[in-house]
Amino acid sequence: MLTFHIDKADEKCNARAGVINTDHGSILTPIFMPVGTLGSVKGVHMHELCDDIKAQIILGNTYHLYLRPGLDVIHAAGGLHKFNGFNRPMLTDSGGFQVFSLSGIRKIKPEGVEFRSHIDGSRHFFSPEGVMDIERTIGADIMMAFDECPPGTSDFQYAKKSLALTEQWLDRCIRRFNETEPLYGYHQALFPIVQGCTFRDLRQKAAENIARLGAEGNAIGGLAVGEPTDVMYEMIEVVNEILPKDKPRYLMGVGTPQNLLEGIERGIDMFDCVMPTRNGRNAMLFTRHGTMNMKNKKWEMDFSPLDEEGTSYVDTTYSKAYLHHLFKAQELLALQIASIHNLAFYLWLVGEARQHIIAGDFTGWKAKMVEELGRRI
RNA sequence: CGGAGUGUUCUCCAGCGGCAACGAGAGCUGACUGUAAAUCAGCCGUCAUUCGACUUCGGAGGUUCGAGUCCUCCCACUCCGA
Repeated sequence: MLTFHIDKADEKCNARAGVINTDHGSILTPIFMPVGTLGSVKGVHMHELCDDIKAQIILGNTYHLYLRPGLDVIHAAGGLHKFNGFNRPMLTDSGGFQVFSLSGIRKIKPEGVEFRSHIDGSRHFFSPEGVMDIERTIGADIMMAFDECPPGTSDFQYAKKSLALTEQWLDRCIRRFNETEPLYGYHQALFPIVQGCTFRDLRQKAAENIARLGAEGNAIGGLAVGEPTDVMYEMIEVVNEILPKDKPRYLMGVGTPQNLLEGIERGIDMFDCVMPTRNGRNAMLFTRHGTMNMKNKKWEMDFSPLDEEGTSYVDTTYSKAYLHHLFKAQELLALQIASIHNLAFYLWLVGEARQHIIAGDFTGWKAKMVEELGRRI
């Protein structure tokens, strides 16, 4: 069983501090989940991920792992935990986001989605049933339903049609999920995903349908995909009004540090995003006082620590000038340092949020933080 | 001393009568939200927000409506031969 316990609910807003229990251990919420698409958080060793960054749960991706290394390898390894050596909880995305991000090389049909592999162009068909089977084989503690993630700019007509499809697929996911057993002896949960683009009534209807299912956790998808940020916040509010309060809520693919705090305030418990790792590899560092572009010339002679207040060993071991140099010289270490710093920062941020919820002063702290976080250093 | 060749905007390199001058690199800046991303985009002689104006291709002359491109001389470097 996956269980969720709320330690403390904020009195002024919908934020809550809780614990998710899985067979691979507990997760303190609110939590940020580093993305490890191919079973690896890019550029980060497991000991850094666990001991320094203190990641409590990471993601893998169904579509990518299915293409490479392939299910036979993962099955032979005994599941993804055994394969990559991460002994804590994991979550797999279903490939629903690839329906969005690979829009040029896929075709959506009622039965499922036909993908052209981005690696070799070969054809692959993803059905809700097939995705459940793949996620069973990968063996993550939390499996995501297969959905369509439409662009944030979709019109009502398309959004409605897309939602109907996602809901049909959800029924099929649940059926298959219930017909199958975990392959490796520990429990797997299935999280359904609320879609509905930027339309309140669609989101409401979707959330109501999902609330009735009594899933072990629920997700909100289809946000931060091109719609304005305030619309995203509005949709989170609409949906969280309806989703069960006693189950974890996962906002998929979001986001910036400010997004996390705004989401937490609105009752989100789980986040994932490629931003800390991808932007880190592109030389962007997140700090509690704003973002820095480490490729900028202004760091050339700045020998102060990367982040005086950072929690990672990289923050005090390396200087800004040194990281700037590593980026300019295209040293691999630059990508690693930036990824570690950013992930440690994200985990620190949600940890702080949790502490402030428990202390009862979340809203004031959050307002100050959001202002600081938006700066550019 | 004789012969052959080369000198282009930070670097390398293209250019063979219409050129502010191809391409690459470097440099500067920006973007990135369930990872087709160690990626992508813009700028990169000076001035102007735009039209555009101005100054450039080792140096000095010349031919031409027009010269980085053709001619003459000079300078520098490279290679070959004594």
